[in-house]
Amino acid sequence: MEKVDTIAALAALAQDNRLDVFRLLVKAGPAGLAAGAVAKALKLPPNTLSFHFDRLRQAGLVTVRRESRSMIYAAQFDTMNALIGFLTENCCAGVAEECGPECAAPKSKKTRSKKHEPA
Amino acid sequence: MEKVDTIAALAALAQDNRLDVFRLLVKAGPAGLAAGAVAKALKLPPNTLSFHFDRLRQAGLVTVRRESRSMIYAAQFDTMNALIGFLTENCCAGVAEECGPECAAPKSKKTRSKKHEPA
DNA sequence: CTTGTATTTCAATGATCACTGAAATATCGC
DNA sequence: GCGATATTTCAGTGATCATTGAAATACAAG
Repeated sequence: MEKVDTIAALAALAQDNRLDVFRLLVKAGPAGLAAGAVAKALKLPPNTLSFHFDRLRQAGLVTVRRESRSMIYAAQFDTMNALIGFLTENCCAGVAEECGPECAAPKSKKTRSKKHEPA
Repeated sequence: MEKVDTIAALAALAQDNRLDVFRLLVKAGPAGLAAGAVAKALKLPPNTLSFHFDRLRQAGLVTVRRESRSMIYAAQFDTMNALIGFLTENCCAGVAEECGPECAAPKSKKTRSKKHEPA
């Protein structure tokens, strides 16, 4: 994941309602949830929710598909993993010893998701 | 880590210059770097940098200490670990099977840093 | 105590943000 | 097509953001 994408994802999640939306979608799993279902669960007006969905989608954190009258939003787990991977690398890069035990010395050898940028 | 702190940390990192600053401090390790050194490395005017340091500090991502004329900023690895822990939980909570291999099935049993909120 | 260095504080500015109400679009059942 | 449901788009508003230049503060050296 490149820096610009990381910033987009961070900004998308750095907002109360959007973080709630994303957490709800994560709990819902790949099947996703209809926009209306999210609106009802979080008590958000549909236009406000639409605005936030758009931000999450632009950050690549969710996908949409139409299902008759409903728009089904689902969390994009790949992006979230890439984000966590980037942060983990930026937390420990070069100073693994000084970092917390979590990212400093993983039980297995592989640091974390290695499917992103070589840097 | 609570939701409000997570949002603060995410917002602090969701900005080009601040992400650069934090990455630089992570690379510098617990010894930290003088504000001037960061300013020179990233070519940022001192007042702008001071503004960003303040945001990072309010988010608990860095600490400051005075060393004669210089202010030494250092990354707060604990907070970063807590953030990654929160995101990991929110990525996988309840749907570990659907998530990426990284956070879905850690080699060891402990999910990640368990020093945060019980939820 | 004055000069110089390191950094912060203050005020102002343009940009982006989150939200709202109203209107538009898409789909379904009749 | 018509009415109802589900969601988005649009225009406007106050709030917050990132940046800048100028002034202030903190410390050290002579």
